[in-house]
Amino acid sequence: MRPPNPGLRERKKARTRAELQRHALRLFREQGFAETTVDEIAAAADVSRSTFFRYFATKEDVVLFDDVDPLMAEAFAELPPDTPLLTALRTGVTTAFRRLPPEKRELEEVRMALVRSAPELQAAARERSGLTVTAIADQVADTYGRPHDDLDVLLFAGVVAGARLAAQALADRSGEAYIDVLDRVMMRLEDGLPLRELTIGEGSARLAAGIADRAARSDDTSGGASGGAADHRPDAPRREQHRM
Amino acid sequence: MRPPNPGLRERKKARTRAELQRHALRLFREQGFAETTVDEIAAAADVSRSTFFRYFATKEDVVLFDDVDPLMAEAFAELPPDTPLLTALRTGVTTAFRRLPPEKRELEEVRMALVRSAPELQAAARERSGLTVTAIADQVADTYGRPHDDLDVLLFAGVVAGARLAAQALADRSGEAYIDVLDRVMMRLEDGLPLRELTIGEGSARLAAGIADRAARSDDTSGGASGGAADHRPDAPRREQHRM
DNA sequence: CACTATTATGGAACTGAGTCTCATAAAATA
DNA sequence: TATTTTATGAGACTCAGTTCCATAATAGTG
Repeated sequence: MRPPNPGLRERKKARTRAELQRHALRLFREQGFAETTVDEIAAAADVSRSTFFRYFATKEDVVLFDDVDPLMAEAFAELPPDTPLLTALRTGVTTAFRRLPPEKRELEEVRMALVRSAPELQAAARERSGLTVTAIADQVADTYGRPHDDLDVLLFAGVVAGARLAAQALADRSGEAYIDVLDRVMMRLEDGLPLRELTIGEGSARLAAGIADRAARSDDTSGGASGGAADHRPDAPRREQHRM
Repeated sequence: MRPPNPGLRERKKARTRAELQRHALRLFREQGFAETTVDEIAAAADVSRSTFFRYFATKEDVVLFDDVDPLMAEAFAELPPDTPLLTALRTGVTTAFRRLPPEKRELEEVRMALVRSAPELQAAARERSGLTVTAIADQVADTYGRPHDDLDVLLFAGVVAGARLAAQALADRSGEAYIDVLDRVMMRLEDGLPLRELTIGEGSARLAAGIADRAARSDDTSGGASGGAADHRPDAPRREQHRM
């Protein structure tokens, strides 16, 4: 970007930032994300709390950075023009990832494991992922001259985002590296939608029951406003424990 | 559920809960979610702060309840056994929604508009939605006797979740009711993946540039702790303003 | 080198969400 | 009416995040 003139000041800042990140990552892994306070991180890096927040807007931000996307643009530009969009998105990501220098790649794995371990991080990651539905959709729409509220474009973007979510979940469950899983998932997607042949069939009752079940567990169900009767249980609420 | 014995105590609790919800929703709409404090809500409902947190674990929880899912299970069970899964999921939701009593339906619209307006709420809603990727996947896997880490199952779930995200984004942009948009989006999905014919073609350069651009602005996954040079800008950070 | 303008830093005070504990008041039960 | 159960209010506490200000370090200039 602007490599000339590192300058003492700049070097110092880079060092401070790196130190903060290093200690934060270490502490998070040692004690967990929620269990580590910003003060601890600042103390470990030997700066003040204020300084921490000057470098990172939130505690989550220390973990959320991205070395992959810039490389992706590059990988993208190298593909032949007749590459289908879906294929391009797949190879773009994986190629970019494979081109990461080994240390960064390793760090990336650590980072992703950490994100998976803390729900606050997962949420934050989703939220600021540059490749959420609207971001993908806007890019595609702009590129192909379609309106920003084009159903196909939005759905395409949604499906891609969904595939990423699926890959994350699968990586989590199978223990494989995310990047490999993502590759497989996207390849599968290029073949078309999975499970199209399934009908509710026998499963109907079980599915219905299962859904009702999970629905009951997940939220409240009150009617809320006016006179609604509801289920109340003062003293029950207390936020569900976050699994580590 | 357990309708017998409303009892004075129970009635009081239901009333308190409803009052809290009513005032919270009102205040959120009047001044915005972030701009309303829990103290204000408690004061408006004429209870203590402590009491608020006895009824709702978080500020978000006041808004996040769901009247639709229970009805969905019902709608589901009525479908013929040869209904494709995707179709079932679509009609299940829309039928359930249409069966809501009018006041609840209206409330549901208000609620959804509110959720769309505050990113904290969006995040919380996604997080506790009983129908996230893993929830859908588990249900499908259990029903059809597939392993919980089956790629097709996870991808299917991801695509469904993605379609919902797309519907939300589209509803947001077009101003239409979410439920109608969702119906259209799911129908489109039943026809197969959209935009499969698109290739990067001419767009290659523009797409690549656009991605690099957006990547620079946001991020997701990545590495860069140790020695990584990064961009530093003490005094720049300050959390990005939440658009209302 | 000295002087001045920038800019990073630390400190302190503040807000707001969420937790915890304890004493009290109100409803249920007998 | 007496006793037990349970909802409530009050206060103190933790932690993230913000704002302001005084100070120290660096950059730039004559």
